[in-house]
Amino acid sequence: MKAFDHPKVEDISLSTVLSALGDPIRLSIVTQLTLNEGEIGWGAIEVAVGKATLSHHMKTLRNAGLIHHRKDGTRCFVALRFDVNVLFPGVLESILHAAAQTSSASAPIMT
Amino acid sequence: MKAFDHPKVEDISLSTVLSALGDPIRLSIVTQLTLNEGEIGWGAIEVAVGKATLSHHMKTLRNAGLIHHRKDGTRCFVALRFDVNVLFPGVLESILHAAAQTSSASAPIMT
DNA sequence: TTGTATGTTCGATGCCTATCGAACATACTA
DNA sequence: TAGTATGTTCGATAGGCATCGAACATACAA
Repeated sequence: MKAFDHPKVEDISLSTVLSALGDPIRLSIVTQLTLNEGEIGWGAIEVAVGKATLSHHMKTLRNAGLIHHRKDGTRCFVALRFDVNVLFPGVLESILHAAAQTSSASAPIMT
Repeated sequence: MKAFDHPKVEDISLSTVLSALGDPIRLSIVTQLTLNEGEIGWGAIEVAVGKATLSHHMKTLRNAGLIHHRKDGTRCFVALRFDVNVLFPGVLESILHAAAQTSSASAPIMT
């Protein structure tokens, strides 16, 4: 039951964060995390890819320092990390706000 | 002679913008544009790639809606587009602010 | 017209990434 | 113990992207 690797705050890079959020699927995942104050289980995440691909995207978000990944039994729970807010003030807030605006007018699944 | 294609404001996508800014070279270019209020000539852009690669990155930034690309004679001038500010308020500002903070110790400052 | 300067495009190369199915590991359950 | 549920990892595939040199296009200058 090895724990997941999470980067330290000082190792979080702006380019990596933006690159991670540049993918529509990952941006959608982070948006869904925002709607939940605390953690969210894997089963509650709506995404149109298989579990192997989802695991890959989770690893990308985790390595970028955007989420915290916790395992409990056979299930996984993820939550937003707010270290990015401290490192890059306003970046995550404005992106999530913009994503909420644009995704509310269009389809939940993006192209 | 032929002008460059620029996307309309309504065609600018958040994912594309973030993906474009996710590349360190392009983020550096946009940062250098911020330091200049108006336009900046190609020759004044400091980047460690060849002109073919630079042209490619410029096209990416242009297609993302981040810059305006103008040709004057044999030379090119680029400037930040502020449509992104209208579409996604705070996104560009916070990113550029964060980039200026983190790159202040490494990246050269324009005169 | 010839040459020069500035970018763009093309072709090729190599790397990275998104995706899936299948196999594996782990933890719970009957 | 055997079975089930939940993710991770592996192998493979396909596509995209960054990079370069070379060829091309355009505009200006001599």
